[in-house]
Formats: sequence, C-alpha cells, structure tokens
Amino acid sequence: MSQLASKYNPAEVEEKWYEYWENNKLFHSEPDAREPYTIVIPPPNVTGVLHMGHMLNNTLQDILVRRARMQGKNALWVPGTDHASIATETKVINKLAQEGIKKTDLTREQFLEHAWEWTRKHGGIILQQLRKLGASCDWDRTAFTMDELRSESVTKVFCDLYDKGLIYRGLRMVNWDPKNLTAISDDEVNYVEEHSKLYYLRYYVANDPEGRYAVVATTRPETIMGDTAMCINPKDPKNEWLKGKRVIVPLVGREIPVIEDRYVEIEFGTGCLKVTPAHDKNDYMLGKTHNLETIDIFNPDATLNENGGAYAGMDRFECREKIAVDLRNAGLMEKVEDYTNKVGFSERTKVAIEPRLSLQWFINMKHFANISLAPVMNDEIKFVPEKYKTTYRVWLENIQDWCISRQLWWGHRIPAYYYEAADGETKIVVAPTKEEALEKARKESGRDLGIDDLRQDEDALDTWFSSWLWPITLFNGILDPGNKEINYYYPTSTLVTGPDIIFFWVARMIMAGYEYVGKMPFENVYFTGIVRDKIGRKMSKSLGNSPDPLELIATYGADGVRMGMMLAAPAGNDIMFDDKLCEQGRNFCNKIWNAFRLVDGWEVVEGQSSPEAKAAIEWFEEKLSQTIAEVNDSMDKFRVSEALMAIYKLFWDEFSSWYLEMVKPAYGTPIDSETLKATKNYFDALLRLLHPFMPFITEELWQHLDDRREGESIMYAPLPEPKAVDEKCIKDMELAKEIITGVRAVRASKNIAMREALTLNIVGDTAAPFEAIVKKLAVLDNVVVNAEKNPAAASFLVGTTEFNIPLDNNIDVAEEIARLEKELAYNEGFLASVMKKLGNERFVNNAPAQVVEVERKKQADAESKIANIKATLAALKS
RNA sequence: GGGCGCUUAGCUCAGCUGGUUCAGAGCAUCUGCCUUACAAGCAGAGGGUCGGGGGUUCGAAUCCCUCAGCGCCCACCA
Repeated sequence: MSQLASKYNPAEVEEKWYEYWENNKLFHSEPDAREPYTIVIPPPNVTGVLHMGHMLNNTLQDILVRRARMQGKNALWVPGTDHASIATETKVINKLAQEGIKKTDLTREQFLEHAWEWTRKHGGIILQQLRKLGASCDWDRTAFTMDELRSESVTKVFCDLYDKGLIYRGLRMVNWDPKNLTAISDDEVNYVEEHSKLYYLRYYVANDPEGRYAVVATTRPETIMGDTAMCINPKDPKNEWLKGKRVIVPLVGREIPVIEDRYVEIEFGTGCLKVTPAHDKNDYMLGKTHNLETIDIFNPDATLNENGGAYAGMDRFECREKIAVDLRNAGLMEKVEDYTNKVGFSERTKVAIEPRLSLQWFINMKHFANISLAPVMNDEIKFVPEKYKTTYRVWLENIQDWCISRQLWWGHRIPAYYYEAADGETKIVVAPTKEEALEKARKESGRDLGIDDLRQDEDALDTWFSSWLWPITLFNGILDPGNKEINYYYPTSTLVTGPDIIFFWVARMIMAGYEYVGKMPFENVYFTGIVRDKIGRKMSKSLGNSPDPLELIATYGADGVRMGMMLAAPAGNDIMFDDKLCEQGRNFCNKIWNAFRLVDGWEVVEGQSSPEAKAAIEWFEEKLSQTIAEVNDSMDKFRVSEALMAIYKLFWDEFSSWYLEMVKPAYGTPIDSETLKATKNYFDALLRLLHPFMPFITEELWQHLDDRREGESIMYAPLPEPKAVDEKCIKDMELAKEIITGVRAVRASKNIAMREALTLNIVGDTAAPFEAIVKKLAVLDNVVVNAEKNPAAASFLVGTTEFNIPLDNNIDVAEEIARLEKELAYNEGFLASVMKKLGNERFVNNAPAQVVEVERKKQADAESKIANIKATLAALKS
C-alpha cells in the first residue's frame, strides 16, 4: 500500500520544492533562440509587507509565467522593489520621531543614512514572502528603483527630457502641509466633510455714485488680503451690471477688477467669486488666464505674513475669527450661513492643507499623450478588461503636466544646479553630475565658477519618475540602448496590475516605452480588481479585515490559497475574498493527494485492459482534450478563474468520480498494466495542466509519479495539448452517466444498498451506451434490452428512453403513480408551449429552418415521452 | 457635475453574434452513507418571473428607452 499520509501536508513539501527550484536555477532566464515571455513585477514598496492585493497580483503573474514556461517559451519574471519615496520617508520620519528625533534636526545626509538603514532592515521582506507563495521570479535579477543602474537611468532621462525642452520649472499650487513644512501629494490628502460657515461680504463698486456693492460668498474671509479680482459668469444676467467695473476689497480698501469667466457657478451664493490666486487652485487658474497679480499672504507655517497688514503674525484660523468680527463691525458683512464643505487634511499631521504656490518641476505631457493614445485605442496594447481603454483615453485627452518634484529627501535628487550669473540672477544648469554641471555653467556664464558656486536642487523626484522606466531599466535599456537583453525581453508580454495606478504608472510606462525604446512596454495589461472582504469592504489595516497572507498559507497551504484567490477573481471585477475559498483550495489539494494515493497504491499485473477500462480510457482521452481546449481558450482571454474551475471539475468530477471508479479494480485484485499506464499518463497530464495554478502539490506528485532525474521538474514539462475531440463519445458517456445516476437515485430513494446487484430493463430496442461501464458503476448484474413495461418496477427516463428496475414488492404503487402524473403534467405543459410556438405562422415562416427543426424535435420528444408515461401509468393502474 | 460599470439560485459569479451549451457553475442547503483513495469525503435531491416598467422582434437574461438601487473613476461649487 501507499507510503503517503492520508492527508496532504503542504508545509512539508512547499519549502522543499521551492529550494529545489531555486537551487537548480529553474527560474533563471538568459536570452536564447526560444520565443521570450517576459513579465516585470509591479515593484512593491521596498519596506512593505505582503497584503492580499499582492497575493492576487502575484499569483496571476506566476500562473502566466509558469504556463509560458511549460509552453516552451523562454519565460522570465523579473522581481524588484520600489523605493516609494513618500511612503518610506514617512515611515522613517515616524521611526525617528519615536526616538525623539525630528527630521528638521538632521542634515540631508544624516537623514538618508537613517533611511538606508531602514531599507536594509525591512527591504526585501516582501520578496521573501513572495517565495512562500511560490512565485517563480528570477531572483538573480532582483532590482531596486534606487539601485545604481536605475538611479543613473533616472538622471539620464531627466537630463535628456530637459535638453529636449520637455521638462520645465514653474509655479504651481501644491498641497502644503503647514506643520511639516512640505508639499504633499494629492494621495496624502484626506477630504473630510466639515461644518463651517459661509460668509457673505460686501465689495463696494469703486467710484459708483449710487454706492452699490456686490456680495461675495466665501468660506475663507481671512484670504481677502490676497484678493486680486472678483469674478462673475459672463452669462449671469443678475450680475450683468458689474461688467467692466472695479470693486473695493472690504477692510483692505484695495481696488480690484471684475473679471468674467464661465468657471463661476451662477447659482452658487450670489454668483460673485473673490479671486485669490495665491491661495486656491482654481483661483490660481483664473489668475493665469486673466493675468492677475498674486499676493501671498501666508508664511510657510500658515501664519499671516506682512501682506496680512494688521493681521500679520496671526494664525490663519485665529485670523478668520478676528476678521469676521471686524467685517461685521465695519458693516461689510451681509450675513453668515452654516455650510458644509470638504476640507483637505494632511494624512500624516492631520492639519488642514493650505494650497500654496511654489516652484516645481514639470514634464510637458502633450507630447507624451500624443505618442501613447493610439496604441491602446487600436489594441496594439491590449487592455483587459477593455473598459479601461475609455478611462485611459479620457485621461490622456485632458492631460495635465506632470509635477515631478517632491520636497523629500528619500528618492532621486533632481540633477539641476543653480548658480549666480554675472547680473546676479539665478541660473539653472541640468547635468548628470555636479562636475558636468559646472562645465556647462562655466560655458554658459563665461565665468570661472568653482564647484561650490553650484547649488543642487533640494527636491527629489516623484517615485513614478523611476517606475515609468521600470520595463526598460530592468534590461538596462536607458544606459545601454539596443543591448542584447532589451532587444530580447522587450516588449514584455503582460503587465498585471491594479486599475488604481492606470494613470500613475501604466500610462506613463507606455509613454516612456515609445519615447526611449520606440516600442510598447508590454503587449497586454491585465487589470485586477480590488480585494475586498466577503461583505464587500475594502481590506484595510484600520478595519482589521485583512487576513495575514502568510497565516493563510500556513493554514491552507500556498496552493490552497492560490486557488482560493483565483476562484474569487473573475477578470476585472473586485474580488470578495473569503477564507472559505482557500478551504476549497485546500480540499482540492487533498482530493488530488488521495486520488494519487489510490493510483499509487494499486498492485499491478502484466495484462490488458478490461472492456470497461478500455472504454473509460478512450472516453477520458476525449474529455481531457476537450477541457484542455477550454482552458486554453479561457487563458487566452485572461479568464483565469474559469480556466481553473474547468480543471477543478475535470479532476474532481470526471477523473476522480467517474474515470477512476470506472477503471478501479475490485477490492483486493490488482490492476492490469495497460490500464495503470494509461491512468498514470492521464494523471501526469492533469498535473501538468494544473501546475501553473498550484505549483507545489503538482511538483510533489509529479516527482512521485515516475523516476525523475535530479534537476528535472514539472516546471519544464510540456503543457498538455488538445486533440480533435470526438463529441459523440462524450455525448454517449453523458447518457451512460445519466443512466447510472438514474439507477443510483432509485437505490437512494428505495434504500437499496450498493452491494446488492440489480437488473436494469430498457423499454425499447436502444442499447445503453458504454454498457460495461454502466453495469459496473450502477452495480447491475443484468441489462435487458427491449423489456416490457413493468408495474412492479421503478422507472426513469433518460432522453426519451424508459428504464426500469424490477423491485417486486418494493414498489409503492400510489407513490409511483403520483410521481408519474406530475411528470406527465410537466411534459404536457411543455408540449403545449412548443405547439403554441409551432402554431404561430410568423414563427414558422420567419425563424431559421434549424430553429424550427429544433422545435419540431422538441415536439416529437415530448409526444413520445407523454405516450410512454401514459402507458406506464396504465400498466400501474391495471 | 462628467464618465465607466453593475443588478441572474441563500452567497460569489458565467451566460460571447437575440433561437438546444439557456436559464448555468462553484459554494452553501437538505436526505442517506465512516462503501478499504479521500468525512477536508461519497451518493442522491431541492432551489431563480434573469432589479421594476415599457418597447423592438415570430422570438429577449441578451438589443433600445425609462425608473430604482449599488459601485468605481475623474473634476470639484468658492
């Protein structure tokens, strides 16, 4: 008997095989004559830990890359991590804060030392975790967005774009955190509904003999010192009279113009908007289009500066209170209303964000939008699901310039240097190194500048500025264009990522790809859904509803978890994750395990297959082929969940419940060598088919199935290929199965034990397909064709053929009559509906002939069934 | 406000060019079984007016309109 335990123990085999794969360099790839298949990992944050989103994402990538490998392609999956400037810097700041150190107390160099230390300590944990999942990454190629090669590439690209005139420095409104004194990204701003006030202020018209005034509604009266215009909608009839006038800012007394812009909402407040270009994003836009002056009234810490006049030095909120009182006292406040609006707060410091104008670096995106729209729209780059094409198009059509500078230290420092020109003006040079910059500066200025006359820009680049080069820099395509690797592996095959970073990352990789390699970065983009809990909530730390992936793996095994993820993940939809799905995965592993134990435990004698085994072998060949074709089709469409389900059903239902029962020798008797060989071949094919999805158990069993050489692996065994399918064979077996199920149902309802052999009568002259198999699985000692109807028999229909099992006195005639009458009623109803259709002349005349033919067949079948049931009823009643 | 998408069995979802793959799958449920591979299992069974309404058509889960509900993305009203 088998030496294998009765339950699959994943912990025992997973580590063993992962080590085997790694030690034998089975994940490694080098360019060769084979067709390449390349995936680059969406680099996780270097100091992050594995969450369920990663599990989904990386399982998918592993499935794709393992399949490609088994299809004989030179498959490569390149792993790596992202320096994640903001996230990592925040973590380091928090860690330092716990030690009582403030970032502002440190020099840039000191801070970076802490950051690197943090990175060394926590970096790569996530890559270790990916190994537990079974990820077949080529670890020899592990990259980091801030390693030397990637950093040099970033610098080179920055300089190149600057030289091309695609990078510029300009003023922009940023989210300013007045506590941390830094700009933060939009992602780090939380908008919270706040109950605040809407103040209605009077702006008197300058030099108006009638002393008229306009009323402006604002939530921020403290910013009036920065007002440089009042704006109305040109189509607003009620404010028509203000056109071309000038108004006086209350309290301040300054005269400002009334401008017109369709941006202003006619219905909001009075339809008059105060414009403060220095302190509001939209006002800034207005200021730009209407050439307005900008007056900055705040210090970096959001206290009022000298432009604040009497309020200088006051905090912004304090000032709001004070100014409201002053306005009321001066009779310049019409009214105050309660108002609910959304206010942005810093995720980190919880203080209200102050929009602030500052100098930032930008990339002109028009050029990039132009080169990257068409390839996606015409499916050169295929998006799955397709709906994201629209999202992509709309974004590109409304593209804004990309602000690439961040007031952070952790990241690639901007290679821009400032020096003072002869006229005292600050000039910029951009170059890969300070030395080269100095050279340039000397040439441009004509002065004998020293290295210390140059000051490098303090800012770092947006993380995505390195990520957008990822598929190129992984093959050194920036520093060494046209090298062997980039020529071979690029464009990569499929990118698997979340739709949340379609703009941040996917779009920009496409841009960089065309700009720097002249080709798309990937052929397909598979957008996964968001992993949610079983009641549909996003998984998050604060909700505590996110399971620990490693614990899941410990409980259900990596294969079980992988299957659980895949079962829950139809393409493009969010996935409702439930531990139960992993349980199903684990159960499946156990099923496979036990099927193997059965086959492995058979005693064998030289010999040929019995007739039923022979038939079973023929049939399963067809069934296997059919499913392989189905799996291939699903995978071509990235319907991974469907592909896996097809294999699941093939293994569990067709192979285990049907095929193995068909060929299984009677207890205590050996199996013939021919059947065993065929069965092992099928097992082998099933394992290979399943391997990309569940790599560990399939490797373990595949190694057991036959003698394997050291270093040999199912990873490189060819994926089974489909042959032309004999549909009739499959159909016949479905009929045979129905007959078997019919007999079993009779047993179940009559409480007849399996070991008691029965006689099966076929009423009519059609033989049962696969009779030997039917006899074996239904446990029949006799099948009689052309039998009579028998009142003392339990009957059932398969198609239009009646079967019955004589049960002598075991028949409850009344019950049987009731059952048959119910069936009769159903069939008569069905016939009536068919007849109605056929009686409809327009149907018969207009519908295609085949469709009408189908209805006629339905009619004939129903009529035959009805006649049959009636006859049986008559026999029962007599 | 603009855009995209969803609503089919108790749950999660398939259902592609309208018609035999049309009402499906898995899970869950119910009944009976510790039958020598597997109780993490076996055998059997039940379950849906395809969100509501209207239209097109010989024929609609499928196409069109409309209403209702849900979700996501973008832009945000000072």
